[in-house]
Amino acid sequence: MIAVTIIEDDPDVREGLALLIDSAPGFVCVGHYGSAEEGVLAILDHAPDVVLMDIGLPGISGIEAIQRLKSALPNLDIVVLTIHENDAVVFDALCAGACGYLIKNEQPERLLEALREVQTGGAPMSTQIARMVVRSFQVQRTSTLTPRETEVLGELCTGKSYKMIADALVISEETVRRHLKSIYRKLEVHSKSEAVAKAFQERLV
Amino acid sequence: MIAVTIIEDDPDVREGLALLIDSAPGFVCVGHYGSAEEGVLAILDHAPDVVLMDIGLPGISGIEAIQRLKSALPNLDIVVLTIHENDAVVFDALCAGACGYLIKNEQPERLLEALREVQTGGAPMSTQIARMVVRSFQVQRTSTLTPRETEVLGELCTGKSYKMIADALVISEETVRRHLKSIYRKLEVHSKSEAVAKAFQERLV
DNA sequence: CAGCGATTGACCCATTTGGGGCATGTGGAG
DNA sequence: CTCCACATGCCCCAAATGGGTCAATCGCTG
Repeated sequence: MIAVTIIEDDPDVREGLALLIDSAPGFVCVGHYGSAEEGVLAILDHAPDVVLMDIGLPGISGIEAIQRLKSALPNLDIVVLTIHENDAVVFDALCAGACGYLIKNEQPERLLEALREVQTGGAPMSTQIARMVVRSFQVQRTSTLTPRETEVLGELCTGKSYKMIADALVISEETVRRHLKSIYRKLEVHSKSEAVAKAFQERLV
Repeated sequence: MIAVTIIEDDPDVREGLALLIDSAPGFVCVGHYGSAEEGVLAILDHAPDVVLMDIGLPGISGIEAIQRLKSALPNLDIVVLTIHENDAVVFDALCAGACGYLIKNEQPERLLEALREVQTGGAPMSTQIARMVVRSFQVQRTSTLTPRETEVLGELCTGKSYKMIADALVISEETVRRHLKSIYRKLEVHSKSEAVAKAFQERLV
C-alpha cells in the first residue's frame, strides 16, 4: 500500500483526489490539507510514502513547503501537481526537492502511475515538463571567443592566476594578459571575477 | 507515420529494433546503421522524424554524432538507447541535444511509447534516468558561511568590485574586505575568481 | 555577567590585475 | 601576393586585491 498525503487548496479538487486515491487498489490517502502550514505539520507526524503538492497555495507557498519537508524528511517523495508550467516555478520546485512534476490535466490513471513510478525511484513528469527539464541542459554557447581565448577562459574559471594559466598553457604570462584583454572586450567585463561569473552563467565552460 | 532511423552497432539488436519498429502500426524504420559515420550522413539525407541512437559506438561516439546532427538539424528528435547509465554519459548526451534517454532493458511497448512521446514534444526517459536528471537540480549547499558572508559572496558572483559590493550592502569597503578574508579561509581559496568559481561549482549561489 | 561569534571598521604593504600602446610570426581568405 | 585574424610577446602605470594586525559593538549562551 502506498500512503499518500495531499496538499491542495481547492476543496473540490482535494476531495476528488482523495477519492481517486482511496478507491485505487494499492493506494491509501492518509490525509488531505488545504494549506501548507497544516499539511507540513501533519506530514511530519504521519510520514506518508508520497506527498501530492500544489504550488499556488495561500500563506506559505508549495515551494517553501517542499523545502521544509525535505530538510526534515530527506527521503520523502514529493510530487508537484499544479497548473503552473512556468520555467521559474518548475525549476524552483525541483531545486527545492520535488521528485516529480505533473500538470493538472493528466488523466487519473496517469496520476496513479506517476505515484507508483516515484515509489520505484523514478521522477514522473508531464511531457512538456520533461522537455523543459531536458532542454535546460542544452544551452548553446554562442561565443565569439577564439579557441585559444576559450581555453584561457576555461583556466580562469578554475580560479588560476595569470602565472598559473601561463604555466598550464605553456605560454608567457604576458600572452595570457593579452588574451584576457581580448576576452574582456568581447564579454564586456572588466575583471576576472566578472568574466568567471559570465562564463558560468552563459555556460561558456 | 513516424519515420525512425536507428544507429546501433550490434547487428542483432539493430535488426531486432528495425523489425519491431517496422511491424508497429504508425511507425516505419527508414534506415539502420552500424556506425555514427554512416548514420549521420544518411540522416542528413533522409531527415527522419526520430533517431534512436546508441552511445558506445566504434569510431565517432554517439555523443559526437548527436552534436553533429543537432547542429545540422536543430529540430530533429534524438532518443538515446543504451546500457550506459553513468552520470557523465547521461548529462553529456542531454547537453549534446538528446531529447530522450532510454536504458536498453525497456519493454518493446515502452520503447514505442517513448518514440510517440518524443514526437509530441516530450522527453521520454527511463525511470532511473529521470531521477538522476531531477536530482541534478537538488544540490544542497553545505556552507559554513554566515548569512552576511553568503550575501557578500552572492554579490561577488555578479562580478562586482569591493567598492560596488560595499555600496550594494551599505557597508564600508573595509568591511567587505574583512568578510572576504573570512570567506577565503572557509572556502580555502585565494582570489575573487577562485571564490566565484567555487561558489558556482558548489551551488552556493 | 563573562564569553563567543557575527558584523562592522581601520591601517599597512607586497602582488596582482586592468588598460594602454607597440611589435612579430603564421596561416588562411580574397 | 596582400590583408587580416590569431597567437605570441614586452613595457608602463594606476588601481584593485590579498593578507596581516588591531579594535568596537551587538546579541546570544552558558
